[in-house]
Amino acid sequence: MIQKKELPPCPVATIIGLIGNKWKLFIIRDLLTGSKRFGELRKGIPEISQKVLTQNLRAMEEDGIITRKVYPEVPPRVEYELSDLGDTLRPIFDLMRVWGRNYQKLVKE
Amino acid sequence: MIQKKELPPCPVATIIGLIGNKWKLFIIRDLLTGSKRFGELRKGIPEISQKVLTQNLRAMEEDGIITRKVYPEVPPRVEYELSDLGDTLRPIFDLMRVWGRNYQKLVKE
DNA sequence: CTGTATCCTTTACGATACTG
DNA sequence: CAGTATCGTAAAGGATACAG
Repeated sequence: MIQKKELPPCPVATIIGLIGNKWKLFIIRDLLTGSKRFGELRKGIPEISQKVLTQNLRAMEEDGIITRKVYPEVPPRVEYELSDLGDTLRPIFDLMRVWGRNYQKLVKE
Repeated sequence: MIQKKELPPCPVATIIGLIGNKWKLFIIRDLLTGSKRFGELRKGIPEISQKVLTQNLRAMEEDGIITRKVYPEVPPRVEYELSDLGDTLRPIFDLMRVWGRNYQKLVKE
């Protein structure tokens, strides 16, 4: 029992455990267009608080979905970016985007 | 202002609003293999309580993702099923399943 | 069996103050 | 700027009892 985490046997449960909450989904959405600073992420997800954004970024870093790069400047700059692994989520989000557009058309009718 | 719902302009935000929580994702996962009774869904998602399962099923029915069919028998039987719209989520879950399997392989190494 | 209603607990979240 | 720490609130969720 020296595993990093208890992994559910079901692959869908696995991905839900990693990105199955709306904040992480929003964060990934925004990072798919390139690396972002902390403040940029806040702007892109206005409803999220600083604390919750930090929490989710830390968890995603821990899980290997994103990387965090600190530039030792004054004032400090921190860039968040999808890891190679995180970037493999792109096709899923492409499908979600298409689906979302379709749904929007449906309800507008 | 006679819309069914306020729709976020971003398609990804739209789909997150509809299925962006783990319970709904689990429910869809289970319904992708065919219609299920209430009790079957509970068995498939052991961590969910009756109350929360009901809440999410009602919301998903409202959003047109699933259908609910009551058979007037004794004891009563209720079948939940993906709607045509809900079934169009299938490709997304196919990708998620593949991704989850890959992640499982990664962390086992 | 498939719920609803109620109460209670736990968790998520927000607001504020403060720091390197 | 990008956090951390603390505290208070709101929302989510669980347990139980009960009904059609």
